[in-house]
Amino acid sequence: GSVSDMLSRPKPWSKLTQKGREPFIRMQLWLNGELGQGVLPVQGQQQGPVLHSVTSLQDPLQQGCVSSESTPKTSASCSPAPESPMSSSESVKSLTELVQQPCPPIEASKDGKPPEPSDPPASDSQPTTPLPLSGHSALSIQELVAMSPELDTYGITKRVKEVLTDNNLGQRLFGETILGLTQGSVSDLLARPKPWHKLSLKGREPFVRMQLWLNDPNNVEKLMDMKRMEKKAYMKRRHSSVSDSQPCEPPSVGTEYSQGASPQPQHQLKKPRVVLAPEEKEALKRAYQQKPYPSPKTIEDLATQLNLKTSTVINWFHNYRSRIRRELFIEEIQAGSQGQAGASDSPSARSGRAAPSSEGDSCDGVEATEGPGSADTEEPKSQGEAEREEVPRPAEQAEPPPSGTPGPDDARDDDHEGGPVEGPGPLPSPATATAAPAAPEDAATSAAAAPGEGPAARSSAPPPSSSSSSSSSAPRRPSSLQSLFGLPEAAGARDSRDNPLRKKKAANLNSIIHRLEKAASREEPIEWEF
DNA sequence: TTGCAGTCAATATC
DNA sequence: GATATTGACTGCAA
Repeated sequence: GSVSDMLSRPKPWSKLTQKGREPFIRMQLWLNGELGQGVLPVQGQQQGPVLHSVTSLQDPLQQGCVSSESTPKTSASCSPAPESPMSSSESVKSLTELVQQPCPPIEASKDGKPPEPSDPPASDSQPTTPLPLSGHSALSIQELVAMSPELDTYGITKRVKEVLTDNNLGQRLFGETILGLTQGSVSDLLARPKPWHKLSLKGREPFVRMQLWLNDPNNVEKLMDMKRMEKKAYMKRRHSSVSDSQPCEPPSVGTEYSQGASPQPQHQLKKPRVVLAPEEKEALKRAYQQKPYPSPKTIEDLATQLNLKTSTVINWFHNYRSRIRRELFIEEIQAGSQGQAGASDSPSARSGRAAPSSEGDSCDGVEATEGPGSADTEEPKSQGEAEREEVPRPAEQAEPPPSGTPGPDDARDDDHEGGPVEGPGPLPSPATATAAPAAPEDAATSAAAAPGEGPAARSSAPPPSSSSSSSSSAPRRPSSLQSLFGLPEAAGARDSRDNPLRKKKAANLNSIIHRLEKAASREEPIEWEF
């Protein structure tokens, strides 16, 4: 049905979301590959926004060795990775060829005069244009991601941040150009990278891109060029718009699109962003502390009490849980290796999951709710942590396939008597459980391993994804890939799990797990003390 | 249905 | 102006 719809009523490129473009890119690839028609017909593939991401890919891709994509072609120069899987190589090849074109003028699009929507027919497009790079890369990148050995997400982001700041390059530019993500996402990603093993394939993509970019010797220059070009385009636009007397409208997008639906009215359709008041957040946090997984009824109650939409409350809980979880990851990383960046990700690293602290706040911020925090924080930031620690994180336990309906449910609010909000006033922080381990296994592992620390201990943990203890047993010819990704660092620095703090946290974690388990079996008042 | 991962994009903050 | 935060959305899996 989708296909039919797509074939009969294709939307113009510019109207498609990244995801929506994928099918077209695939079709194009299919056409190119199988039929050998290299027409780029996909409706104006180079529409405005896209370009960004598009280009982005290009860069890295074009690099000879940097990306696997190039591998097939440039094998000579780079590490043609013996691995280059044939399969992909083919498509990749065509992709690269397409991509290879001289850097497409992103600016063009940016200039505001985006190539017309669906049009620039193939002819011209052929070579000149930026193909669905985004898609392209997306495809090949996916292959890369799939084959990629474990990467040190923390280390990568750290380096990226360094490079960006050192060269005065912005997140927006980097994100749009290299990662195909928006500024906010980039910021989030750089600030709170999740460990590799916790990422889905999709989630790993940005890290692979970053790694490729880091490996690209010309990465900075390219970005700088982009920056310059953007500036130029901006100035141009500015001038023209000024002269046109056109009150500047959102530059590119939308304009020529009138064809489709309503061009402007959209603004009005936008619904205002909901901004929760501090008190509301507090109330929600309190409710969360009591029941991280509130029942629908509780949610309703909360919504009415706070005068919010239930969907808002639901979203808040989702976001909060997920953000807290993420906080945990970084905490773990940082705590575990204060300087030894990188340690984190490796599966082994996760053992570190010991840091039950965290959270809380990142999510909503720093506002420290009271928070007698936990005692275990010895770190300076403890203050913040303290607060975080109070956040119960049953979620974690449930995290992975919470076997059954695990964790959450236990914590779940079945009965939720006494509305959430009214809960224990400013919840003196039940000191609740802090962040529990992300995954049972993790927990277990970490619990077990962390204390022990030694590699041995780590190995014992049969982490799901641990598949590759990075270096050594990377499943798929890591060797070449390693060179491809510059793996050294990737796997690099980890170690030091013998950090006293870590131990402490690990112990703490054990205790938490134990209590949670207990609580799960029998209704136990939520009164934690860690 | 529910929870989550990954993102976007509007705001806030720096 | 750049970066950080965060409510909402999409897609997927169980």
